[in-house]
Amino acid sequence: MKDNLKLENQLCFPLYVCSKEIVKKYKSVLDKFDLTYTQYIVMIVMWEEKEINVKNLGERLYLDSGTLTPVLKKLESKNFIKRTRSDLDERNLKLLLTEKGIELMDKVQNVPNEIGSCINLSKEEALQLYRLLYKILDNKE
Amino acid sequence: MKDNLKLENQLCFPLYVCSKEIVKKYKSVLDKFDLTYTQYIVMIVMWEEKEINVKNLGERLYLDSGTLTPVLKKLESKNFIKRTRSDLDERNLKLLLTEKGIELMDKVQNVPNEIGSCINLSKEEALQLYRLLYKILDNKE
DNA sequence: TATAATTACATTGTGCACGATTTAATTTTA
DNA sequence: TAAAATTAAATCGTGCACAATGTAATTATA
Repeated sequence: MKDNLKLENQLCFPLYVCSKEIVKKYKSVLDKFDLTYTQYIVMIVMWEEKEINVKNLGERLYLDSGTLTPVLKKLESKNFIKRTRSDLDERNLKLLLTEKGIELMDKVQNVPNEIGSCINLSKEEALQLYRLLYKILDNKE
Repeated sequence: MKDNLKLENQLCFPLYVCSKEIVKKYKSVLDKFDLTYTQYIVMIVMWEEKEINVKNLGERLYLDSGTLTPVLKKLESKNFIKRTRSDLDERNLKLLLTEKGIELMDKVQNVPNEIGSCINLSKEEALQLYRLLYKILDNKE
């Protein structure tokens, strides 16, 4: 058997496992805020933008409307965001933060630290990893 | 707003996106073999082991029986593996390669190259990434 | 050696993730 | 400007991923 098909020689596999393991860690940290990881990264973007539509949100998160529509409905049902059609172009769904959504930002301030503390990389290593990952992603745009 | 909640400052996010994007690439490559990514990594382990049970397979792939059971049934329905209870301990499900499963190994020989060619990292960078990812994972065992 | 604990796998329910298709609104073009 | 093309979301179907629970087999223990 050729080595290139061995599990230990796959680069994607540890990527896939790391991603899952860290999302799992997020789950344990985010549960108390009634947020899933996907809902959390949507909120991260919402805190940066006053207003955004599904398409632009999807471009930032690399997610399509098939994934986002139910997530956004969930976030609306929890009163973190409001969903309304744009007046100028009714195809666009305008996403807005609610008061509760804005308040949530303060509550989750410590989440990045909690996650960071369970990743045993030095600052330099984390930066190195960050750059390598974005090098792969930049190539895909 | 504090910087630590900005999307560009999250380390997990590019990890999560990279993982998804590469799995998506695998899909386009594996479709012609009637395999999903999860089924493929199961087969990768099967080609290394003559025989394995669900528990050990799950430990190698970081997957539990809730995920594996339906995947293994699918692989059996495609005649790539056989599932039988162990004689010594009937709790154990013995997984075995079929002839068709062994033949599949030759057919997918070029998959790693096809995937590798769409990741724009040098050999050194890929190795660096590999080591960083396993450093995170080793910490979690 | 009965019973309690453990183990391996299966099942159930929830939540993505995404390809494909649909629907409605808007824009382009013949 | 009416029809065609495009666009933005929504919907549908499939396949994980995993927590929690169930079940049957095996092992440990009182």
